[in-house]
Amino acid sequence: MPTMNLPLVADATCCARLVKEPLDAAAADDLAHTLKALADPVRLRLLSIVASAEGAEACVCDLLEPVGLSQPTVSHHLKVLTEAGFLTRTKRGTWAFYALVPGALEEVAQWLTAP
Amino acid sequence: MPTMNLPLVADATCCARLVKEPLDAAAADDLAHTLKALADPVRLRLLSIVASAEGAEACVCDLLEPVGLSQPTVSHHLKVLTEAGFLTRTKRGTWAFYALVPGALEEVAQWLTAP
DNA sequence: GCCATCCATCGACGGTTGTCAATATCGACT
DNA sequence: AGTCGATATTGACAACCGTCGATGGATGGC
Repeated sequence: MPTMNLPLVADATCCARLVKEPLDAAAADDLAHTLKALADPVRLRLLSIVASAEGAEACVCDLLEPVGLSQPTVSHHLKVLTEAGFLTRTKRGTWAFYALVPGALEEVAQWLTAP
Repeated sequence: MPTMNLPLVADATCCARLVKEPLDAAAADDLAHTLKALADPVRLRLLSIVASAEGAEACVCDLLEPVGLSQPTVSHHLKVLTEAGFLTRTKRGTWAFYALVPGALEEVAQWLTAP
């Protein structure tokens, strides 16, 4: 499964941003795909809960009660966030621990605003 | 029509961000709604084209050819961006000019990353 | 080996979304 | 008044998305 595949922020012309020049179709597709992963209230809360948890990681069982949804649904959202490059998954015993990918949110933010 | 209604970034505890503390459901809904307006390749390109146009504004007729979609579709996307607080609409003659709302993208970016 | 627990996947269902053609509205010009 | 050109709105349709129940796999303990 591919992780986030945004055109790198720091290529030839440093800090290519949304407002500096017109996005070509391919870049727009990539960025939209990444933003779509964020544009859901449940996923935002999951990201937020994981980020502010002990050790900046959490297992699925810890996330079920806070969001109040079924286990398959939570698993689905975690998969979307992972495939978009915002979370990593590591299995320890029967538990799956999800953690924030450092810099992933910052990279998206740099597309929206000046450095 | 309500414009963007994000909980203010600079309220009591300055810079409440996604990774600092768990989002409550209401804040997650607001932020998701705003991000959803951005999470579309056509809308990203429209935003980008408007931002980098002469005078940072553009009329609908200037946007049809670059994105290659029908006029109703482009009007629809512009409406979504306007209602989300990213664009303003001013009518001059028979033309409707859209322009970036200063600071709107920055406000979203601040939710994703440290100041 | 057997069961219990944690998690992922599958299939299905309703709701949302992006798109277009057709139509309506509004302003300018004759 | 009448027409033309630029936008907005409506209605419809296919595609996508969020959710759940049911099922399947893997791990650890008995």
